[in-house]
Amino acid sequence: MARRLTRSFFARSTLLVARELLGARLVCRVGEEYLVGRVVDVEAYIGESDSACHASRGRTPRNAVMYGPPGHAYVYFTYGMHWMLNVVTERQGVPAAVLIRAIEPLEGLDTLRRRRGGRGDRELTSGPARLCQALGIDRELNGEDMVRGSRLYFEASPGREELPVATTPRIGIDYAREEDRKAPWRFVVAGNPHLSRTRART
DNA sequence: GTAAGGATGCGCT
DNA sequence: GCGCATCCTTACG
Repeated sequence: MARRLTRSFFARSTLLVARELLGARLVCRVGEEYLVGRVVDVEAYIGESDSACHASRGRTPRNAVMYGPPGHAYVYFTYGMHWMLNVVTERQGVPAAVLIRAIEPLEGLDTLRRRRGGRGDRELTSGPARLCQALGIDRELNGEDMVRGSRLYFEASPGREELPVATTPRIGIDYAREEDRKAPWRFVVAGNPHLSRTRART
């Protein structure tokens, strides 16, 4: 039985949590079925001083989960059609989270393919909205405790230390301040074929 | 009450 | 590479 990631894992620096989430197994249980993928692409969003973070304009009903205890899922809706999955980091009261941008499918491929309309295996979960669609994640899981809960959680994976990690600026945050747009707070497993698409940015 | 815009994906060119 | 879909959240009146 794989080791679950603990509360203390998430209650640390968001950059450290983001980097160390690479390689972990993301598990989503749907009834008897387990949908599993390896985390290969994440981004850190850190506090009210980060102009790209949803908490940059203070606490609202939408971002309230980020102000709560670490290890909970922050799931939000955007662009009129897309859900995004984050996991809350830092100590309670510090609004920060890691956005899960892409996973490499490991288990439950049939279900993932069905949910994604029969697309190719590299398009099942290679994007923050794609993986939510494939795993069936929506507002129902907002606030879910990913440390104690049984529907959505992370498992440690051996060999993480050997993964080739690359950093880049975060994606899709053109509205943020220049220093925040430039911050290398996206972490990816270099060369992995299941990374999310990186769009041009300045 | 209402308007503006978004941590994206997809289809078409 | 570009434009649009689509609706929730927020800010403001």
